[in-house]
Amino acid sequence: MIQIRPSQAAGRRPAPRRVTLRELAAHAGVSRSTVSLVLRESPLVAALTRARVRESMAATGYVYDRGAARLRSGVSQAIGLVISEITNPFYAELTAGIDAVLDRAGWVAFLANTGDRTDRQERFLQRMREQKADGVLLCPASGTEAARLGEIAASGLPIVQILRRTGPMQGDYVGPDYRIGMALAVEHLCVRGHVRIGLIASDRRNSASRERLEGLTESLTRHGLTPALVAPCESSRAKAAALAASLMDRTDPPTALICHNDVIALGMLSGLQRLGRRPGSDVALIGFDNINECCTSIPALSSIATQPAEIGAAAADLLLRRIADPTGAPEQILLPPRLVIRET
Amino acid sequence: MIQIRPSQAAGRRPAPRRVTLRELAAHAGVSRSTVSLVLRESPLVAALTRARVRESMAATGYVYDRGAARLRSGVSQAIGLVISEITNPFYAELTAGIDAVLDRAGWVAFLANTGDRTDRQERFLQRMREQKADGVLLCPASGTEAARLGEIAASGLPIVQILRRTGPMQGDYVGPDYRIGMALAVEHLCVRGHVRIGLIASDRRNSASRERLEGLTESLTRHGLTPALVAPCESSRAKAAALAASLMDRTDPPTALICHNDVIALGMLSGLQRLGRRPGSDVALIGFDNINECCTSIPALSSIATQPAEIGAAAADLLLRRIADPTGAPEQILLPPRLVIRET
DNA sequence: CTGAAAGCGCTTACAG
DNA sequence: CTGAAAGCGCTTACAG
Repeated sequence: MIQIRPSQAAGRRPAPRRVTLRELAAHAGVSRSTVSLVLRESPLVAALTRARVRESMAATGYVYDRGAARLRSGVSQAIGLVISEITNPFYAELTAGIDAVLDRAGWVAFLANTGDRTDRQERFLQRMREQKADGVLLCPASGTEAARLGEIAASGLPIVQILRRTGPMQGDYVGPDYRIGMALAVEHLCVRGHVRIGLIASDRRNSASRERLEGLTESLTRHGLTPALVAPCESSRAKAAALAASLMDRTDPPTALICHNDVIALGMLSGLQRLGRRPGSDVALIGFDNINECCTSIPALSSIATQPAEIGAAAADLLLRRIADPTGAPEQILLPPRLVIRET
Repeated sequence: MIQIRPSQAAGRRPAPRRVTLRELAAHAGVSRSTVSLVLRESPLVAALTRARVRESMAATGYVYDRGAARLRSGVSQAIGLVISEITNPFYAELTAGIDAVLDRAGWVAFLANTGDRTDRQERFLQRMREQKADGVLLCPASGTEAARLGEIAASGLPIVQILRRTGPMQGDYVGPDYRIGMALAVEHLCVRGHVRIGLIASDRRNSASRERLEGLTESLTRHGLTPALVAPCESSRAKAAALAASLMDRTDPPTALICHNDVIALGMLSGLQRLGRRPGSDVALIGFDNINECCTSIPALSSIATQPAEIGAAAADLLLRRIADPTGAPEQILLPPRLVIRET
């Protein structure tokens, strides 16, 4: 008796019944085990047999069911990717870098855009466990508890943190070396004689914000300076532009501004110009990330390049290695940024 | 005898053995069927029984295996999302809109960034069939053959096309009404007396490019005009900026430019300024998409707003409806753009 | 190299 | 409402 599936019962043009491994084996005149070995590219199968099976696959239009395979073998060939704000071009570049590596390796990623909210992150991680992802690339939302990530990892879902890291920082992690980035910017500004250097910081509490501030402070200390100001700002062009006035109205305004990221820096660039200030001559301005737009803004924005695509690629590589060898020693990979001086 | 799984054999800290539905049933003192009904929120189960099962779920740390459920029920609660270029802020906004709807509905999406290449698209679609996604949101790469998409849909993978559509255009589709967008821009320019109106077009052949050009031509025709020029350009700020010179060097340069998208328009804005032209007074400039950056560029870029987040949300809604009812009549949803006049 | 059997963790009829 | 049995499409030992 033929099972009537829901899609067949309901469909106007019923989807053709799927060819299974059993039917494929019958078509090729071999056993299911043999077909399974061919599918997994085992060298145990005779070349002639392999060829015959491959012909049958093409002839019957067979499609491998990776979910069924996962149920038995435990490997889904899928991972989760959790990022905080995909509309920031930096994250988009990062995602493209990850996607390229996974595509080459034959893997596939579930995407979650958390908007930096822990509740969405938690829901998504739960779904990754239900879908049996083999691992997760996670940019932890601000406020994520290290203990919670520990629980999840202990339950058998490997996590590689990207860009941000929570807790004692001994797990797998890939990100830019924010401290070096800040040191490069401070060095550049100090050489040019700036002593009143301010930071337009993030308004979120996470390691990426913290490490930037610490890096800035340490570098300034080496030059006998302290930050002229630290102003938190939402990561939005409009908010940053609006912030410009209040900064420049001070009695003793900074002569140089380093911004948490380029989105903020570009907003600030625009805001300063609307006030009649010329970034690059009246006030030095340095962004963070070096997104594409830095090249074409007017004036062109100087920025600390963090190479998001490379970070994404390195993180994806690390996660695949970790899945293959869960016992390997955790790695913290910090990619060195470089300073790209343009007109500001 | 206890099965040793690979991860246990290999792991230093072995992942705790997963609680299965059978064990959960034993813990709660009911049958597996009953637990299954509770998991699927069936009303058939007595409230008291349901409560007991839920307590056991919490107590044992049970995690539902959606893949195993899919094998029997056919529903994976996962879809594929194929876009051409995630680093374009427009696609990022679109993705955020899709993600929000899926999150609310309890679904999850596999992401593919094709870079507008059909080979990557094909590989990804094949993986979606292997992973048994319930459907796909697809922005077809330039050059995608309608027949191929037809085959895939016929094999039982519902496809909702977004932003672009191939072939006879009778399948499910959600996108902006490019023609209306162009009409709004042309109307605006003609009222202001422009007669030499040019298009900086995409360099890719797809319906989104074609519909823009057709819309422009039709609108100009209604005003007794023809396009002053149609210049193809790669979707990159730098390429667009570089193109500016050759356009303005003409003997009879256009007085107004409409650009395929904002990335190109912003590059053009920059390129024109570097040449000493003032966008907005020397030459009118209108972008397409209305990405965030339009508000903060100097001068602020006028643009045709296509509301990517809303398109994404509508497309995700449509796909979920199509999965629930594969026999429903196909829908083509065109969202009306509006023109946002700023300084250019 | 190949084949028969068991099992991965669920859902689905079906009988009670 | 509940329980026993079969089955979704694979992989895994194991015997040959």
